[in-house]
Amino acid sequence: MVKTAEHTVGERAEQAMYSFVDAYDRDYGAAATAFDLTVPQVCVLVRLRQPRTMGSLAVELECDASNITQIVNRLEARGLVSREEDPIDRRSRLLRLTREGLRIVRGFERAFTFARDAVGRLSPRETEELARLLRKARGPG
Amino acid sequence: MVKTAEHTVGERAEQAMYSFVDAYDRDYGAAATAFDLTVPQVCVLVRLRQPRTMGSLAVELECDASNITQIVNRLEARGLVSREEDPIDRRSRLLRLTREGLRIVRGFERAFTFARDAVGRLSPRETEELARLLRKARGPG
DNA sequence: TATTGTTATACTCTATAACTATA
DNA sequence: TATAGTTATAGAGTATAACAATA
Repeated sequence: MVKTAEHTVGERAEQAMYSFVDAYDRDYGAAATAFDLTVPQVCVLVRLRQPRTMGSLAVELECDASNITQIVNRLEARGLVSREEDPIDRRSRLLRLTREGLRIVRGFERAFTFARDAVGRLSPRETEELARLLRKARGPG
Repeated sequence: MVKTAEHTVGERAEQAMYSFVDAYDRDYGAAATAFDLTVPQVCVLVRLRQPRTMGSLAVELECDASNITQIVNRLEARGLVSREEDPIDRRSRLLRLTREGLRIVRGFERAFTFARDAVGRLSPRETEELARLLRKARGPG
């Protein structure tokens, strides 16, 4: 590994990754807070742009179904999400954004500017190259 | 913005960022869980490789001091961190990793392989370029 | 009087286990 | 009997406010 003055190239790259991920996550959290939402609540809401069941949310978010129940309870109490019975399988609940829920999701997406800003700081060529390198660095999986 | 078949370059780049950040965060969380630690606990422990006060931790982690108190209480109860009185300012507590705490931090750092693996998937030239683009994309701040 | 840290309180997330109602 | 979802419970993070000890 190529040594620079103090650090290896790999160490400097790892530091750059950490700094980028940290900035991304902070902006995401700040945008959620601006709408009085938690990050898990936003994760649910943005997925509900397409209606889904409790179970599919649990799979996608890789968390327990009882967890989803609690998060959706709070979103429903705030009038952002509705539960419908599925007439085909009456055990199942189909979740939808309410009009207000959609408004909040759109507001969040406007408020979360980090990724757009990042693209804005790069030339089109650099943007393509960053996307390629991120995908290669992330690897399969 | 240049259009491809379905998405703009910017949208594809934003998707690549999201996917990278998500993979980074998951691996970080999984490494913490492997040592029966939460992410906030790890954030405290890794900073304590250099001894610090409660207050400086609160500033660095941008959270309330009472929050730090609770996290440190749990780490101290597990014997991973010690509180010392500062003889100069007796209001202040100097926190240190115990021997066991240091062992856990090292174990975590070995278990958190995502950033190292990412570097391993790139050539040295690509690694340098990724670091440069991440820093430029992140911007000042 | 200001600062460092703690305690008390309340809300949220998360996981496990036990439960209901369907299938 | 198995599946979708809920309820009960407990540990942990987070923020605010009130507090103690010290400066």
